[in-house]
Amino acid sequence: MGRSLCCDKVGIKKGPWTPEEDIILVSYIQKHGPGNWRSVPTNTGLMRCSKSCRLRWTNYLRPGIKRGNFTQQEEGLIIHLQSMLGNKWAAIASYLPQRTDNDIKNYWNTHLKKKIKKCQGTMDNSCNSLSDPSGNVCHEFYNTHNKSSPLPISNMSSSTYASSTENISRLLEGWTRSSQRANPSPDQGIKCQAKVDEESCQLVPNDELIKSLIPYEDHSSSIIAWEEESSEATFFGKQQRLENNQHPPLAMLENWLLDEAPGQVDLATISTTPADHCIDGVY
DNA sequence: AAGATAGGCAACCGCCACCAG
DNA sequence: ACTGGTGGCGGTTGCCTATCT
Repeated sequence: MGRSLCCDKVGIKKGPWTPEEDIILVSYIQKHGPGNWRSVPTNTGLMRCSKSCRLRWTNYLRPGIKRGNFTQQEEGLIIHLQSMLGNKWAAIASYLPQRTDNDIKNYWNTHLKKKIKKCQGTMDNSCNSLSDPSGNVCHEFYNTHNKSSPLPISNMSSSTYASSTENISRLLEGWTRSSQRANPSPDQGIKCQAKVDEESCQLVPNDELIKSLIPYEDHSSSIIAWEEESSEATFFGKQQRLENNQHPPLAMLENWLLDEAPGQVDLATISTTPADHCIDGVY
């Protein structure tokens, strides 16, 4: 079977995106909503393949993306989720809606991996194996860093190009504000709702994991309520809600995970056996 | 000041799963 | 049941910037 070599076509541009290209892409998505990526290069005249357009949107241009330093909480969450899920960056990213899988993956590879390696040397006595055979981090490491020692977070300087995309972000902010006010035409609204939720934002966490993670008895009702609400939510309504941290499952998870409220189960007590976190056959 | 090196990150590649015909 | 198209995901690459010598 032939591979998808869309990016090898003659005339397809590669390399960094220019602000002009970003604006073209944003303008197009503003009009038509994300999705149907194949038609994007054709309709916009962008000399980029559909995959490249989709990646640019999901990893960089889509509203609500937080860039720059990862907080200690985010770091702890990533470490813990990685220990349970492995390198399932998309799954991990679903718990950090403001971060992209690419961002998390990069952060893991460039920062966290090193920290773990470093700590592995110093913690050998207390924690013989920081990583399991697949490279996942042991829970002792997570607990140590999440509870006590603040991991030094390096100052991640924004690149020059990032600064140019801040302009795009401002452009997008204006767009989202106006879009929230605007009453979209029926067909456009439906298209946007259906596409963005699944194809662009990756905002819906894996419920199975939430269920496995959250020891609340009533988590299912919360999730169901959230889903019911979500089914009616338009993209921008949902986006705004996310910007306001109104993401029930995530908020529940964060509250549980990061606040050490009495009566809540410590992460370390959650089973560390891979099978307990197996989701659809993957860990 | 200039070259060498290391680190960070955006973007690409290739594989896989899903779906419509 | 099979096939081709499409999108999603994880791994990797290569460019750019910062730091070092």
